[in-house]
Amino acid sequence: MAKVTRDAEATKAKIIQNAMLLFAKNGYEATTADEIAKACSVNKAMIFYYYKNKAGLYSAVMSYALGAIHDEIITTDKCCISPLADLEAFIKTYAAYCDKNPYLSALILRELSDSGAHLPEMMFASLRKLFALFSEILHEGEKQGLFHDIEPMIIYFMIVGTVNLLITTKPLRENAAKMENPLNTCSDCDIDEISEYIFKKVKLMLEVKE
Amino acid sequence: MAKVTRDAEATKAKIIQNAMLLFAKNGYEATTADEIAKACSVNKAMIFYYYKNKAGLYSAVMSYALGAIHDEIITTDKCCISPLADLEAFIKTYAAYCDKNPYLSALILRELSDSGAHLPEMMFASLRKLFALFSEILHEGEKQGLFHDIEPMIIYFMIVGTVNLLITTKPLRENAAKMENPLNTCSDCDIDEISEYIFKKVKLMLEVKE
Amino acid sequence: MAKVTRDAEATKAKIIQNAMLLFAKNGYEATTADEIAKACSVNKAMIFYYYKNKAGLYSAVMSYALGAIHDEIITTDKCCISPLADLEAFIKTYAAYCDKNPYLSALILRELSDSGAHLPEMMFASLRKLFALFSEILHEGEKQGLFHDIEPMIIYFMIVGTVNLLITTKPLRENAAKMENPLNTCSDCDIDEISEYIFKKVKLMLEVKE
Amino acid sequence: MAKVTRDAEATKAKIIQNAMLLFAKNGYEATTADEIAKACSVNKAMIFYYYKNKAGLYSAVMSYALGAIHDEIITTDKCCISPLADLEAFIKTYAAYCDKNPYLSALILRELSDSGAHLPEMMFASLRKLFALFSEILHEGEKQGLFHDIEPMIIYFMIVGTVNLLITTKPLRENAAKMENPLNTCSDCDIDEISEYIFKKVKLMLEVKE
DNA sequence: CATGAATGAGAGTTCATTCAT
DNA sequence: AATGAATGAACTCTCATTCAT
Repeated sequence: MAKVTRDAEATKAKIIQNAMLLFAKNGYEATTADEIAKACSVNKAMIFYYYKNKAGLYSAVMSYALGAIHDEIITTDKCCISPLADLEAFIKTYAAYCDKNPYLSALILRELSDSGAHLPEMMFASLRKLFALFSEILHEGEKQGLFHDIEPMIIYFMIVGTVNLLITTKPLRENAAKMENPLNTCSDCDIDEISEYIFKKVKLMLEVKE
Repeated sequence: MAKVTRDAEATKAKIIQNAMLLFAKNGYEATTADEIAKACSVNKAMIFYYYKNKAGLYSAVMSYALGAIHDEIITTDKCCISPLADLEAFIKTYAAYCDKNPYLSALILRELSDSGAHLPEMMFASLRKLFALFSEILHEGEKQGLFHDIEPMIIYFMIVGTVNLLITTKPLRENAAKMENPLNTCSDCDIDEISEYIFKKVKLMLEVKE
Repeated sequence: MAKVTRDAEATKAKIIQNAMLLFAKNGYEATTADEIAKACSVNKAMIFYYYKNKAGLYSAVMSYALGAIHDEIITTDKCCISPLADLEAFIKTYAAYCDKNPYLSALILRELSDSGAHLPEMMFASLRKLFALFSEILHEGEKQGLFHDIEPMIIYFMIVGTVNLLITTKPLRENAAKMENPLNTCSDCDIDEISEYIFKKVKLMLEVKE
Repeated sequence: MAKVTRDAEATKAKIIQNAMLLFAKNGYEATTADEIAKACSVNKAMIFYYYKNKAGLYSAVMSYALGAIHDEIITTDKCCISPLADLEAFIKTYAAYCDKNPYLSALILRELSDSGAHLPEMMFASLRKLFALFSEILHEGEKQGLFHDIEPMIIYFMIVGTVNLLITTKPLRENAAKMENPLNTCSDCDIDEISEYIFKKVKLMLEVKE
């Protein structure tokens, strides 16, 4: 069984990583195979060798990225302590993860504003599982009489949409802060403040007041 | 074939309209000049005749679209009745306008997830003016002791981000509803329900409870 | 007969002048109708109205330019005084004229290096008449026993080719003079020195030494 | 169709050769990438693959062509025998080389009538080296008291300009010979006669008569 | 006579993808 | 597994030319 050459795996991983970065930065169409190949010092043909075509690579990138976030949330969530604690964990884990992987937010937003033109089943399923998890938390809260008047899809977007937008617009907001007559664009809010703030507000929205 | 109009304004308008639609549907890079030209039965060269290049056209489209929404909100807002009424008007006008012009949400989201890579001062200024208006409403409410703990940028995204996402993901959510084990994706919520719901929730987030 | 509007003539003349300049500077292909129109503040369609097409304009430009030089030489030449005086007059008039109309040299050289791809009969005839005149001078000198061993075509190019090249390369030679280790490129020779020098040398080439 | 070679050097060479020919025949602007590609049975994209863009190809063509002539003259010149012999060698080698490579004269003339608008240091340097060589011969002749009243730039153009013009106008002169009332345009002078004649005349121009 | 709108045919360039080695 | 050469189908943009007014 001798020396296993894991070059193949290494190459595939390099491609995924660099492609993810570039897709996030420039979008699907504006990212070229040449560019990706150069970024990872890999021959362009390898991209097609491993991922068949550009769409295949994109799909691999997305399912990698989304798979990761789903796992992170599942494992981090101290599931089932209480709906409120679960909610808090969801928000904070999601925010922290996106903040650490800043390409992710751009990828997700872009995909959603495309109505998933590029995205294949698998990735759609990932997005769906995440929402299912969230939905479950809200329904459990409602069942326990803690939350009321929930509309999971809307609440979900109020959370993840906002987090994603705050992350992708960070440079934009920082520039805006440097202009004259600056508005307060929360340009130096850090991610913990943001997720804390969002959690607090969502709690107000949902909790039954006695 | 393709009757010749020889009316500059009409031609320019046709180009803008069709380009807007296509840019919204497919994004900047994936939209081709040929496609736009065919969509408006105009010679491709006219695009360059009037807008110099693709970026120029995009820029014209964006400033048209954003200019329109800003005007709509300014004129519709029954400004200054009360912060709460203003807030309600803002949310509902914004949502209704985006719903009637469905390309708009996609354009805005895409631009935001790009950090405005594609474009220019004018359009940035438009986005900014809209936020400034919103920000002013919240501050006024705070001054009057009605609202508390406001972070305008975050609240703003919770509203417009959510509206935009719900609009762009409508087809996606409808498809999801047809699957087995469907989740409730609010797939047949209409825009008035949505904006009413958002308003109600935002009110809960902001209002000082006595 | 009232006020005669000579606008037509004025417009045509403006077009010729500006076209000549641009053709000389950039060559036939690299000069566009738009450019010419803008340069003379005339509507682009007028170019085609008056000259039918680009080739027609070029042809008009060339026959204007070459017609002028031919006339200039004919009328200036104190014809038939003596072959040597005629030769001197030819060289100096040609050089002075090209120097005053700097576009001309470029036009001629370009046309010659194209083997007259663009040039129509008329202009070919003009070039030919000029050469015929020159040829006649040499033959007359030979008949009178003043010149020997003449090969008119070669001598002709030694004169007009050299003058034209010195004129068109002036900027090039001036730049070369500013480099380190400059060569003497005759970069500040004026046209009178040049034509005097050429005449002197041609005389040495042709005159029968007693 | 068009057998695939997959030999980079061969492909690059084919492109250069055919491009040289076409640039010489039609000029820079009038030569299209399609035309070049077809001429060498190579995919059009290869031009850009190897030479980045049209200007890059042109530049490569010129430096190839000029490099070659310079080398030819350097190696052929039985340098330093005597200024007169060197001069003769220069003229004859130059003429013979241009005659064998007929595209070269057109390229050079065109470039000179453009004042080198199209191109770059490297090629400019090549032209310059050739002139430097020539200049050196004349100065050496002057130092040895053999030549007098030299103006190298002018003499240089009298030689190379004339040779180039005679070569490029060959078809033109042949046509002229077929007309009625033909002039003697040296239309069947061969290159050896021409260079011999030029050498003889230049000698008369330069030599100190005892 | 003059204008600006409109057109169609390309030109240069890019890019995903495949092939031969 | 990996490379660099090769391809073909676009794509953006330009330009001579014509048409309607």
